[in-house]
Order: sequence, then structure tokens, then C-alpha cells
Amino acid sequence: MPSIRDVAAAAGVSYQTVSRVLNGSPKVRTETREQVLDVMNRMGYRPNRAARTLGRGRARAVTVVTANTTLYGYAATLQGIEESARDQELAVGIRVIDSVRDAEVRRAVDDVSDPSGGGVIVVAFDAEGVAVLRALPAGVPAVAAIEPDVLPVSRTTICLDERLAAADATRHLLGLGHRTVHHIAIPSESGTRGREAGWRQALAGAGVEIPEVVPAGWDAPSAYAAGRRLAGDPSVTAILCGNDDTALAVRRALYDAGRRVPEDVSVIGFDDVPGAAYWTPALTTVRMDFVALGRACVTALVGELDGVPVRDVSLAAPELVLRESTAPPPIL
Amino acid sequence: MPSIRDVAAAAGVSYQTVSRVLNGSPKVRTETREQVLDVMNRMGYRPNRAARTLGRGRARAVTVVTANTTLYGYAATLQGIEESARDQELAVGIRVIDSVRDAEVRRAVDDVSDPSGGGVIVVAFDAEGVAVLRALPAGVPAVAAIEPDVLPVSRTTICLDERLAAADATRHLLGLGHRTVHHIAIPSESGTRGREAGWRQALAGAGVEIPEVVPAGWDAPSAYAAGRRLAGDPSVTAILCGNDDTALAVRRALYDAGRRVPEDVSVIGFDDVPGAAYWTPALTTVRMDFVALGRACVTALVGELDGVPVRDVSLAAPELVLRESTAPPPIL
DNA sequence: TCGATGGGTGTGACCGGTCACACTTCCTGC
DNA sequence: GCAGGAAGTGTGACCGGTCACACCCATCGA
Repeated sequence: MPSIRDVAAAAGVSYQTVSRVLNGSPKVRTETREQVLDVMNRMGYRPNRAARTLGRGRARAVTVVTANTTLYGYAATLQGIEESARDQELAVGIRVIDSVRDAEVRRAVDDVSDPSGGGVIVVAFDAEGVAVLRALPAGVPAVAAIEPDVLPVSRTTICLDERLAAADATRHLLGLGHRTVHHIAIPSESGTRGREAGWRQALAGAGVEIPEVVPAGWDAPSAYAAGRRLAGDPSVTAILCGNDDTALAVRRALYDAGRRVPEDVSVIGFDDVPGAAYWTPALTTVRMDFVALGRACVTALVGELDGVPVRDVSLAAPELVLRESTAPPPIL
Repeated sequence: MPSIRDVAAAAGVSYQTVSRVLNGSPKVRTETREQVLDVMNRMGYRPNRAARTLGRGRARAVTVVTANTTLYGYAATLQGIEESARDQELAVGIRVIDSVRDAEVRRAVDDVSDPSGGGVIVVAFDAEGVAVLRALPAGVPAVAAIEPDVLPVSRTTICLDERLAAADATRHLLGLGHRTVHHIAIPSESGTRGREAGWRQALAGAGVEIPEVVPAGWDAPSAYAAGRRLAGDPSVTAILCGNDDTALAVRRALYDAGRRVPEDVSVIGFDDVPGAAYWTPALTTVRMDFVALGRACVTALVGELDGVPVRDVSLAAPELVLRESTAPPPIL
């Protein structure tokens, strides 16, 4: 593998000049530049990123720490990060952390706090992410995508504030005539995830009974089980689901219990996954712009790396999207 | 930031001894090792990955080149790669290539063919991936996840052979009494993607008319449009969809056209996305183990890097999963 | 007693870039 | 005529590890 020294020798210039060409420095005569570029091509020269990073002291890179890469919210956030990082010519790495066990968290933190490793974006939608965020040494440049209301950390954090939308969704159901709204929750760091907080607040504001939250996991079977539980109670006529995947399984559970959506029971989801508009019935849900969240994280991180911390990144608030899965409750 | 030299000085040993401790060399007295480890902790020492990579000449890392990170097949493959890479202590990077334009392909290839960059896994389910695979210099260690039947490249390639399952699915519909089976295709490199090939072959084998393939994109609207087109033709009673996302939109299109699934039209998908079992009706589909595919890619790549090329990675064949979206055609 | 063996440790060069700085040449202005 | 600057280029040290090798000292068998 040829190095800049080899290229320099072959082109009859110094290695520093080759380095300048590599970095697009304006202080190289056009003629010289072309000469060097030509030799590079001929020799099949490829710059060595590790050497460049070592010399510079910092990599142009971002590592994403996340508990998951396939669930919609995580995947879409990652997509936003990747797109934005690519625009800024940052390399992107991924480190999945799928346990809150201390040893696992420590290993993830070690992997990621490389002094030459660029910046870190922690997707802290869950306990794993928050644990990593807490354990990350102060010297590591990092920003975090979090849920609203997570205990403050001394870092730049960005969130999609879904509380208002959750409250809107709840009020929408109440406005349709439902006596109350039930909630099936997905796993969360804070007991009072933003979604749940908005729901609770809207019910309280309407002076309506607040039913017990039904917990579910990320998996369809647990969401289905939660749905069956509520489906068995004839007084339940409206369900706010923790996310769209949950809503899918819940809708099936209702179907299996002989309850129609939306005629007998109204269902609202969260996220607006691609395809939610094509369900039968099309799903009323809260649109979350995770891609924008991801992009904002990169913007903030770049600020962090350049020593110009970007506080207060404002993101458009998530909005309720009305479709077909909600209706007035059945007349008794 | 302390370096091994600083640690060595503080511990009263040579930097080489520190390096040995770092690499778990057995040729260090236990006492010395603990002493060094202790100093490292106290000083907050963090190894510099770039320096290590430069010294060694190669990184313990894998970069995934893919056209997408959120669509199910891609995301699940990525998940498999990540899990396996983590097991093997390889860092994982991502480079998305979302255009077949020559300049874009070249940039992706440049980004990825770092002489110190470890290995590359190309997810070549589509034209973008295949273009990168073709443009990758021979010196870069790489393996590819591909569709069956893609023109051979001189590299290790791994695929999920879906042709048999596609043929099974088609024959299943024929066996139910359908006169023929229509196919809505997703974007593909080869005009005859594995799925389409299996379908075509089964129809030919049964001596049945082979309808024209209806093309669709990755997006729901285009799949919906394709579905509407077929829904308008009363002679179509069975549709094999390019993937489950397509099937979702097609099912909706049929619904909007007043055609029931499966009573009027049978629908089969591809992939078995999480949740397909919870649709109403639950989707009959072909289960694709993309996670295993991803893991196999890492195994093969590690072989490649160690100079022990792993040929012939065998993966369990995808299987048809019967659920509720297929039935005999309506009696005319 | 000596040489061979091997565990434990240190030295110098090197990986392939970058940085800071020095140098040359040519142009400009007084 | 010469100071002063700018454009273009080269030199040496350095980033933080690794590698190959030399070295020391204890133990052991002949």
C-alpha cells in the first residue's frame, strides 16, 4: 500500500505537498495538484484513516449508542443521524447495548470513549440508554436523544416532546364521548414516560377517572396479551397505545374478542409508522419525527465538537393524525 | 489524556509492559499487571483506537454498506451483523449509499476502502449495493449479502435462497384452486429477483398462464397503486407480494375496492415482519431469516480477514408460513 | 561448571498521516 | 534599492500505539 511518501517521491514533491492536496489546501499550484492527483490515481493510493485520526487527535466520526436498531423509533432516529452525518462527512459507528447490567454498560462506555473517537450520540429512550448516558465520562463529547422529563444530566439533550400530542389524543377520545381512555404502555426509563404523562394530564384535566396503566413489552405477544386483558372489560371503549406496533397487536386482540375497531373500541397509536395509513382501519396516531430528532442530534454534536455548544434545539412538536381507528363509543 | 508512556512512568515500568497488560499478554508478572492496571484506573487512561489500528495495520472493525437501514430486510440483516460483530469484538460502522449515480458509488467505495479499515459487508439486495460491490477494489476484504442469481462476482457472497419458498407459495395458491397467481414486485437488481423467479417457475411448472409482473417501489403509495390496479380486475384472485409492506398496502387497496381478503382475493407476503401474525387477517408469508444472514456475513468476513476464506455458507432455506390471508377462490 | 531454556522486561524503529515552522521566490509600495 | 507580504514548498517532530529484537536473571540438566 503506497503512503503519501511514496506518492510524493513518485511525483517529485514533498510529502507535505501531497498532504495538502489530500486536504484540499489552496496553497498548492493547480499544476502541482493535478500532477499529484494523477500519481495518486496511477498508484492506487488510498488515505489511511487511522493515521489521519492519530495525527489530528480527533476523528471525524460519530458513534451511536442504542439499545436497538430495528424498532421503528430507534431505526428512524438512526436514519436521521446517518443522513446528517453523511452530509457533514462524518463516519458513523454503532454500538448496541442490550442490557442494563453494570458490566455491559461499562463495556459499552469503554468501547465508545476512545480519546480519538469523535463524538457520541446516545439514544436514551430506555433504561439502557440512560444508564450509558450516566456512565459516560465527562471528557467524551456526547449528546443524547431522550424522553421528556428524564432526570437532568449535564449534557446536551434533545427530545421530541410528545406530551402535548398525547394529551390531544386523549382529549380527542374524550371529546368523542368516551367516559375515559385506557393506556397500554411500552417499556420506559421514567415510570412516567412522556406519552403516559400527557395522557394522565388530559384525563386529570377533564376530571375523569384515571384507569390503571397496562404495561407491555416491545414484542407483539405481550402487547396482544395486554389487549386481550382490556378487551375482556366491556367498559373499555378507548385505548391509547404506547406505540403503533402495540396498537397492531391490540387491534388483533380486540378482533379476536369480537370487538370491532372503531365501532366498539377506539384505538390510537404512537409514532405513525410507515404503513399506518394503510391499515384497515387506518390508524389514528401521533406522528413522531424521529428522523428530524436524529438530524438535530448530529447538529448539536458537531457544535459540541467545535466547542460551540448548541443549547435549546427546537423540534416541531409531534402531532395527532386523525384517521379511521377512532369513533364515538357505541350507544349502550 | 494520558498515554501508555505516562502510565508506564507512573507505574515505574516500560511502555511495552503497559502495552502487554493492555493486550492481555501472559508474559507479565501478576503483581506487575495489577500495579499497571491500578495506575491506569487512577489516571483515567483510555486506549487510543486510532494509534492501535495504525500500529497493527488493520482495525478490528467491519463497515456495512447498505442502501437503507430502516426497511425490514435491511434492518434485520444489520441487526444480525451487529450482534455477531459484537460477539467477536469488532467495531461496526455504517455507510449508506442511496443512489446508483457513479459519483455517489465512488464516494462510498472511497469511504470504505480504507487500508486500515478492517472488513466490509455489502448488503447487495438492490442496484445500489451491487454497484458498490462491483466497484470495490480487489484489495479490500469484503463479503456480500445478495439475492440469488445475481451475476457472479469474485468475492464471497451469501444469500437467502427464497426461490423454493416463492414457488411453494405459488403452488399453495394454485392448490387452493386459483387459476393463476399475480405478482407485485419490489425494486430489485436482477429483473428476475429470486422471489419472482420462484413464482415464475412454479406457474410454468403447473402449465398455467404467467401474468405480467406489476412493479412497485418500496413506498406504500406505489404498492397501493399496484394493488388498486389488480383489484380492478375481477379475474385476479391471488396475489404474491414482493414483501410484507407491499402486502399491507395491497390488502388496503383490495379493501377499498370492496374485495375481501381472503374470501375474494388471497394475499401472500414475503419476509414475515414482526407483527405479520397479528394482522387481521394474519398474513401468510415467507419467513426470511435476515438476522442469520447478517451473522453469516460476519462469520465469512472474519474468515476472509484471517486468510481462511469460508466458502459455501449454508443457511436454512426460507419457509412459507401459512396463516389467514389465503383461501380458495370464490365460487363464480 | 557451563550452556541451554524460558519467564519477564526494556529499547528502538515504525505505522501514515498531521502540525508548526522555516524557507524561497516573486510582487508590491515607498 | 529594499522592507514587507503572500504564495508555494520543504523539514523535523509528533500523535499513541505495535513490532522485532535484545537483554537480564533464575532454573535446570549434563
